[in-house]
Amino acid sequence: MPIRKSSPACCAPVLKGRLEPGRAEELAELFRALGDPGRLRLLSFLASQPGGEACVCNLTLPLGLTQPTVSHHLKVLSEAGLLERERRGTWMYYRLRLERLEEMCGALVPPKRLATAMQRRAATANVE
Amino acid sequence: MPIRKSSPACCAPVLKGRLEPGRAEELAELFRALGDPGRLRLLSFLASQPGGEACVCNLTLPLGLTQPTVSHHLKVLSEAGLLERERRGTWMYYRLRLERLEEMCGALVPPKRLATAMQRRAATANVE
DNA sequence: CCTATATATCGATGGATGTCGATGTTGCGC
DNA sequence: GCGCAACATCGACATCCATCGATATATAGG
Repeated sequence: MPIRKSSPACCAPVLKGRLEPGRAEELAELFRALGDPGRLRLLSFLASQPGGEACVCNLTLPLGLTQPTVSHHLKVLSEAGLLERERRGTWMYYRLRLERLEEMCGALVPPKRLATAMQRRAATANVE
Repeated sequence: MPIRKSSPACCAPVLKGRLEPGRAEELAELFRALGDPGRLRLLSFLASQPGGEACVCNLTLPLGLTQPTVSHHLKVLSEAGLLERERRGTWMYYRLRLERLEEMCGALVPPKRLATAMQRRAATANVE
């Protein structure tokens, strides 16, 4: 049961959010892809390689995970658009997509308006 | 069973990753906190409010979730350090912690070295 | 073609997680 | 202190997900 509507206002009314459900679901999938320690280590591993790329056979041992598990994580990261694949003979290379990471970063940066407003709020709070 | 060690090298040997398991687990928890559409909408909602804050009673209705669920999400976000709580009478206010969001952003920014290396790689690949 | 290597997929399983109704806790006003 | 309103916590349930062994697919070499 929702909260009573007749309660007195406790802050400015929230009319509508910025993030509609569809876009929220997309973004959540992106962040969920980074919500696993194994996948984060995969990314950091790729970042430490020249060209930001490596083939699967070099990723299983240092992670301490089996090959199917690593393959699964690589798939998740690829489907999130964070990696791209390329065949070279028998080996499959995975490479970081830096643009995509920057895109995620952009989703986390607050608008300047908000940042300054919160700074001002904190300052006045200190004075009181 | 791990991959044979006697296979021929297919790329530069990967000696060690940058992200040790402990830190990876911490970061993963942070990103996992953003890996839910409801929580993302909560954050975006708070960001749209003056001062980047709101009380719980203004968050349940627009999200379409029950009060216990919203409370759960707020707890997850708080424990990840993304929100801070403050009591004001009967109401509990939650406020964005922008520093923390910027910290996450920093974890996604690739070192300049890598960025330029990958750009160079892409350029030469186009020439071939 | 046949074999071996590299990688992907499948099926199963245990554990984490989102959601809710019910209930507990805290603060306010009378 | 009583009752109410706001919020947190609990218990249950369904679903998702990480992980693995087993197996399938693809590529290279002979």
